Amino acid sequence: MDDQSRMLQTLAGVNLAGHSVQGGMALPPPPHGHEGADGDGRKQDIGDILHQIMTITDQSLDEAQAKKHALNCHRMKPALFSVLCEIKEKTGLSIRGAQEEDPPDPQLMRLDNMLLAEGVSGPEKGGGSAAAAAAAAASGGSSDNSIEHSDYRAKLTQIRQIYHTELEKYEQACNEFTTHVMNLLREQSRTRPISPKEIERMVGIIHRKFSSIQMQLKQSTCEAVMILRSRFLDARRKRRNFSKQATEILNEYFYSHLSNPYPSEEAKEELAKKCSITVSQVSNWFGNKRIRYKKNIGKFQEEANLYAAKTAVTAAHAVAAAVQNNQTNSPTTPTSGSSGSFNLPNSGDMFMNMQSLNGDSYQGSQVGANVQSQVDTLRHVINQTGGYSDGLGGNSLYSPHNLNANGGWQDATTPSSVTSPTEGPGSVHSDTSN
DNA sequence: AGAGATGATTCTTA
DNA sequence: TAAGAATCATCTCT
Repeated sequence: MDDQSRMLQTLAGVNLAGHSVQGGMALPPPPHGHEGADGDGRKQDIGDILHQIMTITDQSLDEAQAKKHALNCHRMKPALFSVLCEIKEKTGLSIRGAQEEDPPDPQLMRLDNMLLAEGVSGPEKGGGSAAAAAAAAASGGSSDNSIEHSDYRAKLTQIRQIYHTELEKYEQACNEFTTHVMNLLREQSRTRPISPKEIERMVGIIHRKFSSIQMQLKQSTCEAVMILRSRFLDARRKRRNFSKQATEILNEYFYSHLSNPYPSEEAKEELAKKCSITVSQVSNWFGNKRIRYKKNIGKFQEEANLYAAKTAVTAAHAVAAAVQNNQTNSPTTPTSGSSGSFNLPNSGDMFMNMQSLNGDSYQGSQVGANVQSQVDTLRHVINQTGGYSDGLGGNSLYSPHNLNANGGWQDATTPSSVTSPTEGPGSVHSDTSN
C-alpha cells in the first residue's frame, strides 16, 4: 500500500508538473485528443482520477464499486494504467533482483545433507544402513545386533515414509495455493496494474514461505532421526553378560598372568577374537577385573585356584607333548605347541626361560612376560611331580603377593621375572613352588 | 523384590 | 594416553 501511495504521489507530484518521471517515463498523450488543450484542464482530469483512487479504499463497497466502474470508463484510465504498470514493474524488478541473489541457506543445506546421509531423503538405500552398521560395530558386533539393526532400519523407514508423505502434502498445498494466487492476480490485473513479473515475484514469495515450512519438516525429521540414533546407540549401555566361554578365556588369561595382568594390544586383539568381543571390551574387562580383584582378593582366591589348576593341567599336557617331541625330534627344535587356550608364541623362549629361571635373564617384551607366566605354571606342575592338587582342597595356590605395598601391581612394564626371577613376592606361584 | 555380579562410562591421575 | 577409581545401569540369582 505504501508503494502504491508513493507511486501515486510520484505521479501527482512529478508528472503533473510536466516533467518526466524517474527513468524517463512520461505520460502518453491522451487517447481522446485534447492536444493543445490547456494544461490546467489536463491537470484537473488527472488530479480527479488520483483523488478518486486515493479515496476509493475509504469508501463503502457499493460506493467503491460504482467509482471503480467510473474510473474504468474514464478516458485517462489506459494512460494512467500503463504508467502504473511500468512503475510497478520497475520496483518489482528491483525487489526481485535483490532477493534472487540470496545464497543457499547453510542450515537448510545441513539438514538436506543429513537427511541424505541417513537415507531419509534421496533414493532408497537401505535406510541408513551405514549408520546402523556403525552403531552395531560400536556395540560389539554380537548376534543381537542384527535384530537391533533391523529394528533401527524399520523405524528409519517409518520416518522416511512420514517425511515423504508430509513433503508431498506441502508441495501439493504450495502448488494449489500458487495457482490460486496466480489466478487471483490475473483476475485483478484487469482492474489494477499487475505485471507478469509481479506475479512471478509473488509466486517466489509463496514458494519461500512454503520452503520455510518444509525446513521445519526437515528439522523435525532430523530430530526424529537423531533421537532414533541415540536410542539405538544407547543400546550399548544395555549390557549383556559375556558368554561363559568368553569369561573363562579372559579369566584364564588373567590368572595365568596374575603377576602382570596387562595384556598387550596384540594379546587383547587375540582375546577379543577368541571371545567374540571388541578390544575395548577386553580392556574394560581387564580394567574391571584388576580393580575388583585388588579390592577383594579373598573373594577371588577360589577362582584363582580354579584357573591355576586349569592352566596347570593344560600346561602339563603341553610339557608332555614337548618332552615327547624332544625325544623323537632334535632337542634344539621343539615343536611349537599349544598350551590350553593360548598358543605359546615361541616354545623356544619357553625353554630358554625355563633354563634361566634361576638366573636373571628375562624377556623384555610382553611376549616374554606371557611366556614367563606359562613357565611359572609349568614349573609349578613340574615341582608338584604328580602330587598336584586341584586347588580346592584348602591348598591355596595363589596368594596376593603379586600386589605391591602400594596396592598396585608391579610395574606393568616389568615382567615378573625381573623383580622375582627366583620366585620373589611378585610371582604368581610364590607360595607353592619350591 | 533385593542383593550381588558385571559390563560400561566417566573422571582423575601419573 | 592408559590405568585406576568411582559410579551407573543392567543382569542374574535367590
